[in-house]
Amino acid sequence: MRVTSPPVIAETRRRADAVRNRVSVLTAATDVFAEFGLEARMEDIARRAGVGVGTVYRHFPTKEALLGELLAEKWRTLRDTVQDALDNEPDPWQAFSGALTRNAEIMAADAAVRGALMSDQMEVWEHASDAHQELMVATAELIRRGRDAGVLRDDLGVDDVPAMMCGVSVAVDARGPAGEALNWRRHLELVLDGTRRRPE
Amino acid sequence: MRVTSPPVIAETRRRADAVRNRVSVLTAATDVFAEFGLEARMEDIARRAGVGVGTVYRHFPTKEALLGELLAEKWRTLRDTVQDALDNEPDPWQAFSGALTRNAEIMAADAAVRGALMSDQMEVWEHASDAHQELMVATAELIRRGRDAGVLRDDLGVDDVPAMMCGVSVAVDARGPAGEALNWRRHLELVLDGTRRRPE
Amino acid sequence: MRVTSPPVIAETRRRADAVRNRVSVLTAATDVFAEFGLEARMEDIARRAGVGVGTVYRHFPTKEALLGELLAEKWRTLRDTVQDALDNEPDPWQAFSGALTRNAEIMAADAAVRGALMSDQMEVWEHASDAHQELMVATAELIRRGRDAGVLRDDLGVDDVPAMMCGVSVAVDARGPAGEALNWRRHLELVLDGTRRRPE
Amino acid sequence: MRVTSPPVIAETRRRADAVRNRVSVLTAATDVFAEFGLEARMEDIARRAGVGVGTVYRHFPTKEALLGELLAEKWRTLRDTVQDALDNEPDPWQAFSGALTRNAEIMAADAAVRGALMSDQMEVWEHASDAHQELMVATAELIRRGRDAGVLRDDLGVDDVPAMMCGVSVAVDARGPAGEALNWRRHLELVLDGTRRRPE
DNA sequence: AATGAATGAGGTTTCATTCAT
DNA sequence: AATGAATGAAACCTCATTCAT
Repeated sequence: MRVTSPPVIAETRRRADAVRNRVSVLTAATDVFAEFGLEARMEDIARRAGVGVGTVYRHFPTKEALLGELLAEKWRTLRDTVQDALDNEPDPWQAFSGALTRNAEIMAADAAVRGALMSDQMEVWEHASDAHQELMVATAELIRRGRDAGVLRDDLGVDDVPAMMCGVSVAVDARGPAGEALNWRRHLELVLDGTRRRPE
Repeated sequence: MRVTSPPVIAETRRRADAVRNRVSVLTAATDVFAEFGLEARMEDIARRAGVGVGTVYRHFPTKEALLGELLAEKWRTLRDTVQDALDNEPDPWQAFSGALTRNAEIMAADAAVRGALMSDQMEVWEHASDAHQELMVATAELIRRGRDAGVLRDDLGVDDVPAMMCGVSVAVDARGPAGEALNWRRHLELVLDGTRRRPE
Repeated sequence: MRVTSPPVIAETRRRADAVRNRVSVLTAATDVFAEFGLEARMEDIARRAGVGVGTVYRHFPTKEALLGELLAEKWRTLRDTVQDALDNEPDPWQAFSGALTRNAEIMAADAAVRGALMSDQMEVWEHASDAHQELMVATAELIRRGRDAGVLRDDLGVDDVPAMMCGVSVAVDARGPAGEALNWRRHLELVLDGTRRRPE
Repeated sequence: MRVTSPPVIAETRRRADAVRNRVSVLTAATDVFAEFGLEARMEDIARRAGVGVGTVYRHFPTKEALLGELLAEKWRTLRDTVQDALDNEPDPWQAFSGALTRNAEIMAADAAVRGALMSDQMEVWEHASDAHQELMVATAELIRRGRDAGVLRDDLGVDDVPAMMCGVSVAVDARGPAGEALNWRRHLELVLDGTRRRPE
């Protein structure tokens, strides 16, 4: 009995390293994708994470899976924002517009995920759809409250939100003819304004 | 000798052929990009146009240049739509929302250009910025009329429009977790609603 | 009319180069596979042929296709041997044993093809089965003559030949414990002896 | 202290475990190589054996060594067959042809070893040549008896056997153009027939 | 002794672009 | 001007082997 115990400890130790590496890879991927776009090479990600390519592939079987995990994590973060608004912001308009603005900021800060969203997706989505579902559920509740309180259009639905967020996201990346950035905050304001219930 | 053919006629022929080829390539490029996305191969475009790759490169020095020309053509088309609204639609709101809707439809129908818009752009823009400038000028006038008539927000500016259009464009391509399309028309409605001047 | 003639000449010229390259690649492939076995790298083949990898891939879409073509060519050569025996060797036993011996020599000299035969084949065969069929047809005739003349066993069939030739082929490559070659000629003799009609 | 466990018992345990593991690995390797061919991954073998890769490498320093051991085991089995014939089969032709047939069946059933035989061998042989030597000795005796009894060709030697067996082995793996198997039993018959002493 | 995470050299294939004809 | 064969730098991914735990 005593004889077989060591493995357990070893397992735990090992896992710790592996987990640390997994996180390194994820972090590195975020950075590298942000810097070079989606065509960033897996090897660059590995180098940035300080591991070999093989390690990246041990954790994520394909580039898509890696992107998918990035996306899933992001959805969870966005969901947390929404949940936080639901839990702590009594004013329904503040809750809605505040959460969306906060989430837009999060997206604005993460080029990797914005890219993943546009990519030839399907493969990516497979890894992220559950997390997305949770985000949608929380968002639905946010909208319900706003509508009940009469601050959001009666016809506003959860399905309107992805398009809004996509729109904002793309505005972050898009550039005008002279290479100038579009003003995504301003765009968000306009869009949010469109969701408001109009008197009369 | 008969062998060296009559220069003048040949020249003319060539010229005419060259022009025809340029058009073929542009058309083919639109189709092929629409079908396969931006990763479509130059050779596929050439084949569809019924010419060799070399010919494509004679007309457009790089893939980006080709994309840029596609974009420029598109801007001209959008500009025409706007101009038409300015010329023929007396109602300012109708003119504004109608032109934007029509242009969104045009973008929705052209995957190649939507792709070009997102791509690692700068290279592409160089070939299209003049045309874009004209589009912006016409659009500015459209907005001015709307604001003067009190149907558009006082703070609405031309610079708001690219983000709006980008947002709608991306909504056309984006897919949800199950691969379902986003409803870009609905999204456009919301966005347009946000541009309206509110009583009060 | 005169105007459009140059292309034809150009076409022919080009083709000549391309054909030359195709042959270079095939020759190089034979050599390199013989030297390094089937795991030889496509790039090595390209280098030996004096072309870029891309050129190899232009002529043969996959490694398997290249191997398949090598195999097909070999079948044609073997078929020619058999046909030659049918045409010129009046003695039926001489024709049969001579053709098989000659073909064994041909196989013995071509490690690439021996390898292809063993490889996880199916992909390779697709490119070579027609040529193989022709070889089998010619061989069947050779056997018919031998049986009619009473020099070959009555129950000998074409289907016996592939196994015989495979056996001889592998004997060429196989090595004993000390790395010594097996004596494939001797093996062939034994096998041929087994095909003879026994008196009584 | 109790913490450092009783050396003797533990040692014994370990020894026993190690032996069991060695056997597991060998069995697993046979199965996995049979199923996936020589390109089977070491990790797959480990998994099938229910151990980590490291353990496989503790017992066999390289993939070749593992293959070599498989080969050695096989030679021992084949030697046993031959010995059994020598011990129990009085009829010399029966002894010879029976033993070879039985051994062919054994080879036919073991894709792993057939593969090892063809592989870029030398490395593999190093681990198996002693066992092979024993097989050859027993086979030599078998042949001597057959020749003495006048049922085998006078010029038949032990060195003829490896080629025969290789030939049969490869016939098991080879496939025709349509993917059909070759008839190795039939091939063996022919070959055996070639070893018979011909009257006159 | 055992584990399995990590390594990283390669392997095949693609494709924008060039250039000889 | 047109052609399309040739180029070759990457890209993604695999897997035998090592080594920290």
